[in-house]
Amino acid sequence: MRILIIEDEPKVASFIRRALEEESYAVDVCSDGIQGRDLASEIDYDLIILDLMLPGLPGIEVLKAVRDAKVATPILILTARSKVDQRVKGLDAGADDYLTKPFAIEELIARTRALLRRASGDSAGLLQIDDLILNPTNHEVTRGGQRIDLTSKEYALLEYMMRNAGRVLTRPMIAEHVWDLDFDTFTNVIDVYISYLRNKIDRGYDRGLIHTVRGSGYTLKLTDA
Amino acid sequence: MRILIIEDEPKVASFIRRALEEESYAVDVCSDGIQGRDLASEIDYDLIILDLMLPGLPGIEVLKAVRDAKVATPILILTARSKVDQRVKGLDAGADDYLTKPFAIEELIARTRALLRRASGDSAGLLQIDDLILNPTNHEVTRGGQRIDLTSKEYALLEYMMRNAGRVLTRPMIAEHVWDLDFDTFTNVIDVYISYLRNKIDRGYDRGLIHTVRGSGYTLKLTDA
DNA sequence: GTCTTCGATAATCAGAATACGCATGACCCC
DNA sequence: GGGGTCATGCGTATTCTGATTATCGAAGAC
Repeated sequence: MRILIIEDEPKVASFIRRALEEESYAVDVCSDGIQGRDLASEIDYDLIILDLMLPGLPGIEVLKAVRDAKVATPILILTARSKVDQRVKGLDAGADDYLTKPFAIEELIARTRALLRRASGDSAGLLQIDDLILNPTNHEVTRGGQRIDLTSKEYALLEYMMRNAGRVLTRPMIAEHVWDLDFDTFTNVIDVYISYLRNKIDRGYDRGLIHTVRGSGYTLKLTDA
Repeated sequence: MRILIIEDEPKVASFIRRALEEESYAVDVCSDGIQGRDLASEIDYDLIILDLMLPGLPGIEVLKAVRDAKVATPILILTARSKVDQRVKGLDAGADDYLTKPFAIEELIARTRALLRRASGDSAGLLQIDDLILNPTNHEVTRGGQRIDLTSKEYALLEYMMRNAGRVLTRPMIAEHVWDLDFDTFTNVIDVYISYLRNKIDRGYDRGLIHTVRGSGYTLKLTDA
């Protein structure tokens, strides 16, 4: 799986790169639009992540050029939160999904997975622990067949925990993955969200799945009544 | 396991500190080069994390001074992404690894573990002595397959002892590595925690693993019933 | 060479102090 | 109004303290 990142802010680019590399994707980065357009046309990437704010050639032009060249590779665009119209234009011009800055890295990884999966016509990839099932493609969560509604933060948190089930996840780890790039608050948001999740997922079941590891963090697993 | 962070940005320093503390490491922070150099020479740390951009004394000089003082402690340097030459100089001057800012905190933790592991000559993830097994990724401890619950101090103490199994660990050594800088010496906390550990780990087994070395300290090993 | 004594060191225990996690409700912003 | 965030206070697990009891080992007595 090979991914191209077209992004001029080095900070953001390297952050994304590292995250994707940890997921075992091969990653290329380029920082200007013209080079990006050329790379995208020459090399058969599985996914392109494109920042719309670019020097050289505007991202939207890169997008059009790539689609004009009949490249069908899925494209995920990054936009500033405010630029709604840009986003719309992007989707119109052939982008497959978008993400507004600042975004949680986990969110980006999730969407990356979804796009790659969609592209390869596959649809499996369910996450399951005990009778708790999470479907990343449609963000559906069930326990014992019962549907559970989660807000998007709750969902992101749960997906992260399920992908790392059994490991002890420290608060900084969770913050880094589920909250924003520049998360550095010393509040108890994470505790609060764990509590929300417990209410929705573990309440009423004799065997809880979310466990506190006092002094360290949290972990998701079976056993340990 | 005791780690020194030499970093002048309070935000970064405290973020790293928290993350490492949640991993049960004892952490000291200092914010200028000169003090850092002195601490590094005086105290026997297991790892030093050194920012190359420092007030007082440039990080690279700290590094050289520490190595000149024949301190073999692994050193992880932090550099700005752009400063490639700085990085190279750092490795030349005796650093063991580097990380470019900004970095994912997990990355830092992973490298920390890797360095500590490398230093202790071990290579797997699990620590094992006789039928006592400690798994650092999920903080799980078992003896003879039986799970053992430990508090985080107990865990930290045991991990330190297992990483130094066979060696006689003096009380000051244990205090330095498992407790923090401002350790109020000459209480018997350590004895107390050894006692707690014995209750949880050795009680009921004919062959105890924790041994007292009268007049010196404690050691963890097989044999010598 | 063995036994006893005695000071020094270590182990244990119970209670005090502290830190931690959690629930709850206020706040804010879209 | 709903989702997301933050602050407060409470109950409790954990950590620490200090006193008490147990153990060790060297030195002297027999």
